[in-house]
Amino acid sequence: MTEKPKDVNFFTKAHNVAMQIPYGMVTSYGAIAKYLGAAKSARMVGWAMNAAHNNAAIPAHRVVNRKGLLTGKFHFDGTNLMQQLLENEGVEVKNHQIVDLEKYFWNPQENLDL
DNA sequence: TCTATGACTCCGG
DNA sequence: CCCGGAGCCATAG
Repeated sequence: MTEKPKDVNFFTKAHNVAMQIPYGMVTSYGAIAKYLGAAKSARMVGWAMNAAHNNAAIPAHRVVNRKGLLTGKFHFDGTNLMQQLLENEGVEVKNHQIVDLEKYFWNPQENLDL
């Protein structure tokens, strides 16, 4: 139990948003962080995804940085696993980077009705 | 308690 | 878009 009984709010919300990412769509850490009200804490979203490793219900592979680059691929089991997962969902990925990011981008603030 | 680090983002050049 | 630098905040040691 590495988690503390206090302040799991940020992670919980981050997990909640990540879980709501629709199939074949992707979003950025900053978008999630902004939705959480902590646009400056985009890094924490990444941390939350790290914790999400323990939660298979959280598609962390659908979360990329603002450039559409699969920055988290390194933390996955394999090197290209993350890319394979996205391609499997119909997202065109090239060299660990999403081709038409805007096309697959999913904004939580517009879709989750803040 | 303090220091270092990081799945990021923004800003100026 | 690329490059370098700064800001941010939680976790680990």
